[in-house]
Amino acid sequence: MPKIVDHDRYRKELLNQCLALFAAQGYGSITMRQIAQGLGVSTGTLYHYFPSKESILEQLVQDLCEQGITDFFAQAPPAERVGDRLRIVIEFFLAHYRFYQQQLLLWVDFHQHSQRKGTERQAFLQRFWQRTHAQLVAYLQLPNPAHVDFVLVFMDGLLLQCLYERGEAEADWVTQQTELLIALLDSA
Amino acid sequence: MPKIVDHDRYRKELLNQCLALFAAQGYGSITMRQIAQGLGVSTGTLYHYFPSKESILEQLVQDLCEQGITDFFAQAPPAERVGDRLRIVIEFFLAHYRFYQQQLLLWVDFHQHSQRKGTERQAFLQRFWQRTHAQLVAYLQLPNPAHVDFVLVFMDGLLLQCLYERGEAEADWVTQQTELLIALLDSA
DNA sequence: TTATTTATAACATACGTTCGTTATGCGTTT
DNA sequence: AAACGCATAACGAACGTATGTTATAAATAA
Repeated sequence: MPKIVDHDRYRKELLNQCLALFAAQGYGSITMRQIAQGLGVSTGTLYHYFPSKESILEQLVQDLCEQGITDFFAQAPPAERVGDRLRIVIEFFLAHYRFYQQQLLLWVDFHQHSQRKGTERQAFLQRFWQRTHAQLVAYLQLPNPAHVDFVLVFMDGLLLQCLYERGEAEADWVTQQTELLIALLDSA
Repeated sequence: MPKIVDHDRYRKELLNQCLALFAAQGYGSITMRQIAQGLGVSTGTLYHYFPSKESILEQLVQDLCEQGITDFFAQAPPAERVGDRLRIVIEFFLAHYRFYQQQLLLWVDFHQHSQRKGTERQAFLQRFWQRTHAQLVAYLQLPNPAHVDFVLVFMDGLLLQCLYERGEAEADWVTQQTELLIALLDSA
């Protein structure tokens, strides 16, 4: 009967590709035609898989929230010393730097979008952060759970600062700052 | 001859009001009609003061960069102890919290906008950060200048985390995190 | 065939921008 | 002083285009 296409699987593939597109242009500035072109399909195909532009954004956010940081814990080795565990987390974070930067930009878009629509609560975004926080608390085993928030704040700030185009010295600067964080938290 | 209106002065007033509008909706999502309505003028008047939508964004960014943090140093009292100076900076930052949050959102928009246009016109943004950094180094007199970057990263991360809707406990959480920062830097 | 995927063109609307017009107030002329 | 001219300020309708979306038909595989 139909073509051999796993509808749901292909939809998720397209979703993942949308992240980079949204992050590069912003939700409001990008057009459906540009999205379709970026995905290598036509607008008709795009609308075959997604009912609207708005739906792409919402599905993408939901997808990222569900995925969460499970792929980190899927391969996170345990470590005895606190500083080592902290380093493992940050190494993983740095290894997926561009991804988290894109995710940050998407959340800014989503924040503005949901604020505009008046649809107040984005329950799963809040749940996402609670879950992330709880999982990191369990893994890191820091003496003070507030330190976990501090690490998350640091990571977000790092992503943001690097948007402001630090140029060639960016990599060195990032390692310098992360070492500083580890040193500060380790001595405390 | 004309009506009694200081053209340049009025334009800057409009610019300042635009910050909140851009931050709430995003540059790509907001329309000139919405901007005009938000400013309480007609679209014709809006175009009398700004040649294009793009120009509003660019003038706004440039204006904010020029202003910089001079209004902080205009009233920043000196303090002997390092922790006190750090506290003064952060108190000022928290007092103007919403403003810096809006500025953050604007910079995200500007980043995407200039990346889209391909033109690397982020020169003054880079200069802005260098200037900010240098001024803060001079004021704070921290033993390690890298700590100043660390403070800036922390502030950006704080702004970002609070976009993700922390709800009622936000204020307490912010003070907790800032106290943590001060404690960590003071003991180092 | 038949059901599903894809592509193209068409549609209604919303967008950024322009235009013609009117209102306003100071300088000039009488 | 009064009347006029003139340049700015303000407005809102109108314009051309681009947008999100839909309709339609070809292509594909069972």
